[in-house]
Amino acid sequence: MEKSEGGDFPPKKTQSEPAASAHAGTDYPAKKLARQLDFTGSWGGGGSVPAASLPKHAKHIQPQVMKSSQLAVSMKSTQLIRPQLQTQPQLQQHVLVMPVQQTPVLPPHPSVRPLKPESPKARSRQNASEAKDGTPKKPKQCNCKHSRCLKLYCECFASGIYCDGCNCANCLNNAENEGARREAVEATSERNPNAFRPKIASSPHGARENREEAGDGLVLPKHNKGCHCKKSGCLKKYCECFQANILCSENCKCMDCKNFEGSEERQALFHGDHGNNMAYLQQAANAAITGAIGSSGYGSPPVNKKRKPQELFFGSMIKDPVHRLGQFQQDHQIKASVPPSSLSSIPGPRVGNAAALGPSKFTYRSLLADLIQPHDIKELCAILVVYAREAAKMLADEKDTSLKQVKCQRETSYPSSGVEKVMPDGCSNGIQAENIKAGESRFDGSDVTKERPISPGTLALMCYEQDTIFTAPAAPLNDLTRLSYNTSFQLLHGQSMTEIYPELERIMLTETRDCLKKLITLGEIKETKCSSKVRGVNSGSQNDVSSNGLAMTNSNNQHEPFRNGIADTDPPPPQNIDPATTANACHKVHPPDGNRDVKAQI
DNA sequence: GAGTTTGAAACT
DNA sequence: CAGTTTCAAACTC
Repeated sequence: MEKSEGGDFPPKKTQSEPAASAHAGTDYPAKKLARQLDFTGSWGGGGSVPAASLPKHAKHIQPQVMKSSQLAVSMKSTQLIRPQLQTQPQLQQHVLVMPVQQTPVLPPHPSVRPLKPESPKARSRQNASEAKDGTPKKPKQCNCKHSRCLKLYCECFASGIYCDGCNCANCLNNAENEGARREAVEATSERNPNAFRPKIASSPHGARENREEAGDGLVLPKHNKGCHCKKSGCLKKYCECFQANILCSENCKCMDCKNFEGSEERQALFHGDHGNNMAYLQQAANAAITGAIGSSGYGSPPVNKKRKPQELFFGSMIKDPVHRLGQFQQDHQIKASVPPSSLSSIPGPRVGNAAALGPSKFTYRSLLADLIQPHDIKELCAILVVYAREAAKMLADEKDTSLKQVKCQRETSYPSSGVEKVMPDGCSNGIQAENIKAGESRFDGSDVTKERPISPGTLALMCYEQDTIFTAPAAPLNDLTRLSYNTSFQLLHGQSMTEIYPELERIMLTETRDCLKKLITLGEIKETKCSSKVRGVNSGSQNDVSSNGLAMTNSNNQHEPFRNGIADTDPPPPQNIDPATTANACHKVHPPDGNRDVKAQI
C-alpha cells in the first residue's frame, strides 16, 4: 500500500544520482542530506566508513565487522542471535553495510573495503529475522513515513539492510537509491561515527553464553551508549537495553531503572514463562514500572504504587545466595559497586545518573532489605562480644582464684618452700600468671582446653572481640544484655567453670538464634505480604514467583504461614535465609520454647 | 486501528 | 553540551 508509493517515489529520479539530487526532488528532509560529503565510500554497501572516523574509532571497526549480524539483531529486534550464522537465502532483507560480505572470515579494515558497494542483495544474512522454523520472515518491517528510511529512526537503515516489504513511505533505503542511501550513511556516520556500530557490546568475557534466552534474561553484554529511559523503568521495549535483553549498565543514564541484576521487578518479569506469556510480561512490566511489583506484588491497588527510589537499594547489603544466574554479576558488577559498609552509597543510580554509581544498579535486594539494619547487626555482635568477654573474665578470675587457693594451700603445706612448683594441673605458676595477666585478650583456648574444650562456636564468637569495632563500648547494652550480663556474674560466684561455660555458650547461642529468628520471621511476614498480592493478580499461573525472584517453596506455602503478622509456631525453614546461618543458629541450639519466645518478642 | 506514550535521533 | 523537536516503535484503549 504505502510501500508501493514509497517504492515508486525515488527510483526514477535518484537511481543514478547522488543523494543530493534525490533530496531535491523531495520536500522536507532534503536539508539534512544536503551535507555534501566527499567520503570515498559508503560505509554501507561495503564501502568504507568515513575516513574521518577511522583513526579514532579504528578499534571499533573490528567489533563492528564481526558483529555485523548482531547489529541488526541486537538493536531492534527482540529476538536474539543464534550461534549459527548460516545465511538464509530467502531472507528478504539484505545486508548493506556489513563488510562481512566481502570477507566473511577476516574482518577487513574499513579502509580497505572495496569502494564499490557490493550489491546488498548479493547476500542476505541471518539477522533479526531469525526465522525460527526456517520460515523466511522479514525481521522488521519499518513504517517510516518521514525519514525516507535514511535515518537511524528507520530500523532497516540502522540495521544496515534494505527495506524490503516494509510499510514505509518514500523509502530510499533500497537498491535503486543506493546513492542516496550511501549519502545518508555517510552523513550519519559523520555525525556519529559509531552510528552503525553495534549498540550492544560484549564484555570481555564473552557474551555468547549469556545471550541465551535465559530465564532471567541475564546477559553480559551491555549497551554501548546506554539508554536514557525515564518512564519505562527500562522494562519495556522502549528501552534499548531491555529490548536487547540485556541489563542496563553504567553506561546508561536512565531514571528509576528496574533493569538491573537483582531487580525484583525484572525478575518478576523474567521468571514467568515470558516466551509464552506476553500478556503476563506486559502486565508484569506495568506493575513493575508503577511500583506494584517488588515489595508489593503485581496486584497492589493504585495507592501505594510509587516506590521510594532508595528503597530497592537500601538492603542490598544482604545478598541472597540463592540467586541463580548472578554469579558473574556478583563478580563483575556488585563487587565494584557495593562496598559492604557503605549502604548509603547504594541508592544512587535509580534517580538520575547511573554512570556515577552505575554498577550499583546490579545490587540485589533481599526480602530482608528493609528489616536488617546495620545497627541491628552491631547490637547483636555487641551482645556476643560482651558475653565472650565476660567468659574470659570469669575464666581468668576463676583461675586466679584457684591459683591463690592452691598457693595458700601450698604455703600452708610448705611454709618455707618459696619455690614454685609445677601445679598439679600441669601449669607452672609463672606461665599461668602470665596467662592470667594477659587476661581477656587471650582467647586462643590453648590452655583453656585443658580445663574444658571450648566449642568452635564459642571460639568463633570470642574472636569477634578482636574486632575493634566492637571492643569500644559503642553499643550500649540493652536490658536483655544486662540481664544476661548480670546473670553471668551470678554464675561466677556460685558455679564452677564447667557449669558456667555451657551456660555462657547457651546464652550466646540463644541470643544469636533469637536474633536470627526475628529476622526470619520478619522476612517471612514480608514475603507473605508479597506473595498474597501476587496471588491476587496472577491467581495461579505465576504464583510460584516471589517478589524477589525466588521461587516459593511450593504451592503449599501459599497459604499464610502467619496470621495477624505473627509467625506460626513452627514455620518451615525459611528459604530466604542463608541456610548455613539458619542451621547454626537454629539447629544447634533448639530450646523447646524458642519459637514462642520469638513470637512473644514480636 | 486510532491514539498515546516513549525514548532515540536529529536538530538548534 | 543542553534543550528541543522529530520520528517511529511500543503501547493502550
